Amino acid sequence: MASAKTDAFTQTEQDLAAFAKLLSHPARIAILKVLAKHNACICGEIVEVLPLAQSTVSQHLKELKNAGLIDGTIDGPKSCYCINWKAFEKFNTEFNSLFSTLKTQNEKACC
Amino acid sequence: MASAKTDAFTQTEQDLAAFAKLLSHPARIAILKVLAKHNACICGEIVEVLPLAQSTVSQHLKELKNAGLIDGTIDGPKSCYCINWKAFEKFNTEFNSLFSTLKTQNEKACC
DNA sequence: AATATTTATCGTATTTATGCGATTATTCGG
DNA sequence: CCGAATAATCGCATAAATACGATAAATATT
Repeated sequence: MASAKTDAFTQTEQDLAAFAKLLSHPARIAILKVLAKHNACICGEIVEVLPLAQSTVSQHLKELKNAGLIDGTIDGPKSCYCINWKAFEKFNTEFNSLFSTLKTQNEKACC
Repeated sequence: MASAKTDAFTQTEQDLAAFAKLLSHPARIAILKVLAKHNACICGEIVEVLPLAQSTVSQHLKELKNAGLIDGTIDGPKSCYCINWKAFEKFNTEFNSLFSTLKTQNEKACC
């Protein structure tokens, strides 16, 4: 029954929701911060910084990668991740757009 | 085992994640849009607009309200909801802050 | 008072998310 | 070639989210 009737909503709404879902876990926000800070690709460093098991971090990275928010390349036995700034900018813009849209009706009396 | 180790993360990270979670479902984004458009409080109108059952919509409204993103007052047999612009602005600011923070390290080479 | 309207809540079913240990796969160093 | 290191995947357990019908509660209408 919990089959998320996503089809009934706008594509933009679905995109925004998907992006928001990426940010809906502190670990993924923290991962993005680490990636942004070191900018250069990290891998096991993230595991050391975060209070999560390696497999769990890897899973979060996979989600971020599948959504296209980060890129990952293999570098020897290590894995290299970095933020996909193009995708990031796209989401950022869409978010700002949503916020702007909502705020256009601000300030009116209510209830 | 899936007990979300939120304690290990920053308060800001948790706040952002909680806000993002609110936006992580198309229905809630759609609800916010409706509230912003009509600005004045709505109630059953949302149910008519959305492809969801009344109980489901009510549940989403409850989540938004619990998080403080919307206010709700009882108006006779109806219920009045509207966006809490103060809370909204706070989250918007925090989001922009996160985006800015991440972007400060943009443009560098990677992988 | 009786009924209709509106919304919240409850109970339940199902899907998804989260987390970790164990294992596998890949690559580097010797 | 063998062991160490690194990361991905698998399997499983548990928690959270989503959805809806049914019911309850409150108020308006007649």
